[in-house]
Amino acid sequence: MDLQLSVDRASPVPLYFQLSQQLESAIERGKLAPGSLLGNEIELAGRLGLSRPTVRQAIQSLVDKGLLVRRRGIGTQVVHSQVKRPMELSSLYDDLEAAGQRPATQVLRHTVQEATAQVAAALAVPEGTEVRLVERLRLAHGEPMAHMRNHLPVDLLAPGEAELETTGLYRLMRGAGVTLHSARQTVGARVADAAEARLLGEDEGAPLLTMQRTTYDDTGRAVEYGSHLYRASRYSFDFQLLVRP
Amino acid sequence: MDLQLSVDRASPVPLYFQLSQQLESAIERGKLAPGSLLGNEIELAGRLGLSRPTVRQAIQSLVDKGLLVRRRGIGTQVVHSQVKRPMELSSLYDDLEAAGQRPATQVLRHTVQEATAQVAAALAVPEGTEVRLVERLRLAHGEPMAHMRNHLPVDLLAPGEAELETTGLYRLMRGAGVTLHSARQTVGARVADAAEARLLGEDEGAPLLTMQRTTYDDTGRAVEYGSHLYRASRYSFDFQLLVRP
DNA sequence: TAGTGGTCTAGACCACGCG
DNA sequence: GCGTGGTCTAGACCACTAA
Repeated sequence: MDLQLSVDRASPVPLYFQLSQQLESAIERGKLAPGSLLGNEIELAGRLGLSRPTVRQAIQSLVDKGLLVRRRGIGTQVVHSQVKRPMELSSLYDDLEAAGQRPATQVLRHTVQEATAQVAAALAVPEGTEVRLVERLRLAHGEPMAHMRNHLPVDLLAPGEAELETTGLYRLMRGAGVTLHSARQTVGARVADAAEARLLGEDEGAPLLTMQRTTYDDTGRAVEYGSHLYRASRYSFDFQLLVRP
Repeated sequence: MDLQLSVDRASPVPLYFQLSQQLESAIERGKLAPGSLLGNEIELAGRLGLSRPTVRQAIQSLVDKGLLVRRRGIGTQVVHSQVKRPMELSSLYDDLEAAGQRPATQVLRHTVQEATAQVAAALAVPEGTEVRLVERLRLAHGEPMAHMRNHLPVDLLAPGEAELETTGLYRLMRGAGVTLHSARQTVGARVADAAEARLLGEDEGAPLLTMQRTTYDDTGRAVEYGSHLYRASRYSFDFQLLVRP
């Protein structure tokens, strides 16, 4: 286990973070084989000139990510299974882009209107409050993938159509200084009616995945309510879960 | 903020855990209002006779759960939005039971057979290896909810039919000393064929939610591959996400 | 018994947000 | 400037596991 670990005390990057990044990259590159022991914390601390709590903090962050497992009396091991990524709060646009699908977006509607009861409840605003409505069609390789209807508070964001066609909604929010914190989602299924089928290029009766999602910022304010339809023939939700210890 | 916090040093429960539990229950009961500040860590430590790192550990665990937010220069606040629970690796049986649905299970098949290519790949065993197959129908209020097909290594578990009808698979695994660690899931949708419709009490062409899941223990071994069908008219996946900071 | 991680202490200095 | 959380140290004792 001759890993070349080192920390730079002149760097503004926290020491524990430098160490966890080096360990993570070593695991990803296979320098640290699955199942291999990491060596005990005290020795590691001494070798790097760090205190044990700092080393523990680095290791703990990787345990939280699911890359390492600690066992009392045994040691710290690299997990065997390939942990990919937990389900992220990413936009479909970013997902598709990351998958090299060259996404495109058509803005079908972009208006301000009064919140219906359902939308008002989801955003926790009074019924009738003005909310922004963005309705988009997401395409990949020129084929429709999803129909997305998003409601958001009017004062949060005022995106131009051009931005909406080239950037995911979450990225726009982050750019506007919104710190996303959590989201509540419901995933279900139903069959397409005639209008939905026409819009998505499916036949009537084709299976669709439905998702409703309310997203909150770190103050607990609801910043977005989305109600989306995905073509089940073209899309599925794929994600990793970590068991809470 | 006159919270009655106290720790018992004679208890075997770790001090940070005692504190985090008390804070969590105070938040749940509304004793700590959303948005309220928690008071600074040093003062809190002094009041409880704990060191600051111990108090930080307690607070950090609640930040990780999404119940608190820390801001430098501001303080630690209770999050406004109601964080329920992140998606857990729970069995449908436990989910239904928790929801007071009085679930029941019919074991349709319980055999050992040679792994097909798909199952072998999911469990990371050679094709043709013997694996246990459990096929069950899950009911709630006497109505079919889901059809579940699970494959697991033969040496992992040898459940009796009675156990399978009264206990979720994950609970059986935990009882057998298996430490679940992570799972990889795919959720999609399709329409029911004639046989599926008959089994689930739906019409042909009814929408179904599909889920494939591979579960790993903490050594990285695949301990279960499941391929499940849910009636979309009766079931949807409902869960909470936390944004990774 | 020896070695590991789990917990805990009593300090220290720094970076950031606000008035 | 002041108070907050963010990071870090150099120890200590305990609980669990394996040989």
